[in-house]
Amino acid sequence: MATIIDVAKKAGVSIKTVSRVMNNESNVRDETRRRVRKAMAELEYNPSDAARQMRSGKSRAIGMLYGDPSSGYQTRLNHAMMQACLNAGRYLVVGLFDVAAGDWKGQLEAFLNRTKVESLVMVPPMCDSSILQEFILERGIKGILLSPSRSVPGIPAVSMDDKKAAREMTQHLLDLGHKRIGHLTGHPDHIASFLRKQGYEEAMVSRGLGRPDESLVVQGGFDFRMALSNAEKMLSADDRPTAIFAASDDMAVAAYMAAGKLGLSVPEELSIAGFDDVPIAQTIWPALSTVAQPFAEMAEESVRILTENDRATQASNHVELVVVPHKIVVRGTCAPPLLAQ
Amino acid sequence: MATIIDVAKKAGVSIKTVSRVMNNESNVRDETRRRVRKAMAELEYNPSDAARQMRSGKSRAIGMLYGDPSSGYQTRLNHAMMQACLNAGRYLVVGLFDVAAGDWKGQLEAFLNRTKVESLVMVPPMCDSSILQEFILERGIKGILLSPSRSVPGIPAVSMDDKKAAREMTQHLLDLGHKRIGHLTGHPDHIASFLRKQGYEEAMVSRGLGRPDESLVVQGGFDFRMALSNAEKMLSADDRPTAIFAASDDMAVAAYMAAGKLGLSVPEELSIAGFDDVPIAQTIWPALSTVAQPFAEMAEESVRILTENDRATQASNHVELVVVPHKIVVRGTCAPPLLAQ
DNA sequence: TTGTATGCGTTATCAG
DNA sequence: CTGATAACGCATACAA
Repeated sequence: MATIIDVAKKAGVSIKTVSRVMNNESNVRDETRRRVRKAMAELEYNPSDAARQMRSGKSRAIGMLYGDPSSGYQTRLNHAMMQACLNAGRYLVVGLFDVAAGDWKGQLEAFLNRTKVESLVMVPPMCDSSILQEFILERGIKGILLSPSRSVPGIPAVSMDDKKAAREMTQHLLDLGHKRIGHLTGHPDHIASFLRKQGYEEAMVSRGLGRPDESLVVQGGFDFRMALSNAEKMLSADDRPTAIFAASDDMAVAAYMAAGKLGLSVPEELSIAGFDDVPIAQTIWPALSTVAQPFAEMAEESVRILTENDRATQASNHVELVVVPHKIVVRGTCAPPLLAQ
Repeated sequence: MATIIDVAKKAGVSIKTVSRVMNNESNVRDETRRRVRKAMAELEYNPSDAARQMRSGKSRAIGMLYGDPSSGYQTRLNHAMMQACLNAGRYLVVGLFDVAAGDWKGQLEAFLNRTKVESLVMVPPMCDSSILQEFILERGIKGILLSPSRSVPGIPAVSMDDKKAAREMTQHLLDLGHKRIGHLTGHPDHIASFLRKQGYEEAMVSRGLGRPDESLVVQGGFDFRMALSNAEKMLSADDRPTAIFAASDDMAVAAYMAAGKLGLSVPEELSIAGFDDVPIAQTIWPALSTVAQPFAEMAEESVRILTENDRATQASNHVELVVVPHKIVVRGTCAPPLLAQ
C-alpha cells in the first residue's frame, strides 16, 4: 500500500503538496498538480481514511439516518446509496432514527459525534425539519435533502417528480382507451399523496374528462386494508371504473385482490397501475405496471454532490435542486377496456 | 472527548495498562483493572476507531457481503445487523457480492482490503463455499456463518431451526382440526425448502395421518407464479385441502389469491400459513399467520460471538453452533375447518 | 505486573 | 507557490 510519502518521493515534491492536490486546494502550480496526479495514479495510491480521520476528526464516509426500517422505500434506498458510495470509493454509515421520540437535534448530534461523518443524506421525514436543517448548516456538515417537501436555501436537494409521474401513468391508462379511471390516494400527511393525486387529476382534466368526483377518487391511506375495502366498494358500483391507478403498489395489490374477489379478471376487465415498483410488483402475476422510483440515480446524484469538493467549483455550482427522471414500467396489469364497456 | 491519556492519568496508571484493560489482556491486577474501568466510565471514554485502525491496520467494524439486494430476507437481515452493531458500539460495513461472477475468493479479498474489517458475517450462499471458509480461516479473519447448510469446524455458526419451525406451524394447523393440509414447497436448490418440507411431513406422520402424497405436496419453487398456478390446481380438486402451509410468505400470498379467485374465503373455508414474516404478511387482510425468522436475535448472537475477544474465554467458549429460537406468529389466516368438511 | 518510547499516514502551522 | 515538522490517539516492542 503506497502512502503519501511514496507519492511525494515519486513526484519529487513534499507531502504537503501531495496533500494539497488531493484536497483540491489552490496554490499549486498546474504543472506540479499534474505530476502529483500522475504519481498517485501510477502507485495506485489510496489515502488512508483512518489517518485522515484521526488527524481531521472527520471520516470520508457518508452518513444516512432513517426512520422506518420496515419500509420498502427505505430498504431500497439503503441499497442504492450503498452502491453509489461503493462506486465513489466511499462508505455508507447508516443509523436508525427514532422519529416518534423527541429531540431530533440531539439524535442527529449523537450520530455525528459517533460516526464523524462529514456529509449526510437526509431522508423524509427528517429532511423537512427546519431544526435539523439549521443544525447541519451551522455545524458546516455537507448535507443533501432527499425528496423533501420543499427545497431549502443552502442545502441541495435531490428528488423525483411525483406529480409528473402520476400524470404520465394516468395518461398511459387514458391512451389505452380508459375513460373512467379510479384513484386510490395515499395518506394525507404525505406530500407525495397530494402530488400523485394532482398528477392524476391533471391528466384527466387535460383529456377533457373534467375533474374526477368522489366516486372515482377514494381514500387508500397507503394502507392495504383501507385500500382493499374502498376498492371493493368502488368496483361494486354500477358505473365502476375500468382502471384503477393506486398511489402505491401495496394499494394496487389490494385493488388486485378486490378484483379477484369480485370475479373481475386483470387486466381484461380491470386495469391496475401502481406506484413505487416494490418487489411484490414483480412477484404477482400478471406483474404490476407501476412507476419505478429512480433510486439508483437519486443515490448517485446525492453522492456526486456530496463528494464534489473542489473548492473552486463549489461556489459556482450552486445546485439547489436536482430532479431525477423516473420510469413508467409497463408490465401486465394494464390493457384496453373491453368493448362492451 | 477523553483520550487514553486522560484515562491513564485519572486512574493513576500508564496508557499501556489502560490499553491492556481495554483489550481484555491478562497480566493486570484485578484491583488495577477495576480502577481503570471506573476511570473510563467516569470520563465516558470511547476509544478512537481511527487511531486503532491506523495503528493495527484493522477496523473494529463488522463486515457483511450479500448477494441478492432485492431479497426481503437480506434487507431485514441488514437492518437487524445494523441494530446489533449499534448496540455493541460497532459499525456495520456492507458490501455487494456478485454471486454469478466467478472468483469469489478475489471478491472477498478485495472487500477485506478495502474495508479492513477484522470480522465478517457470512450469509447464504457464500457461507457454504469451502473456498471462502478456508480463506478466512487462513487469513485469521473472525467469521461467523449465518444459516449455513452445515457447520464447519473452526467457524462458529448461527441459525434457526427450519425443520422444527415447519413442524410447529403444521402442528398449529393440525391442532385447529385440519386433516388435509397442503404444502407449497420452496426451490429444490435451497436447503431450507427441504427442511421445511421435512418438518411438515414429520408433523403429519406423527399425527397418524401418514406421509402426504403428491396431491398435497406441490412445487412452489419460492415463485409466486408457480405457487399461484399450483395452488389453484390443488384447490380445484374435489378433495381439496382445508389448509395450506407455504414454505414462504410470497407463496402464501399466492395461495391467498388463488383462494380469492376460487371464491374461497380465508380463513373460513381455507386456512393459510406462511414462512418468513415479510412485510406483506402484515399488510394483507386478514393478516398472514407465519413463522417469524428471529433476525434480531440471530444478528445479536453473531455480533456477540464476533466481538467476544476476551482471550481467556476464547479457548474455552468454543461455540460451534448457536440455534436461535423462532416464533410462530398467529394472525388471521388460520381457523378451524368448517364442520361440513 | 507495569511503564516508556516509537511510529502508523494524514493535515495544519508556519516558515521559506 | 512549496516544504519541514509537529501533532492526532492508539498499540506494541522493549524495559523495568
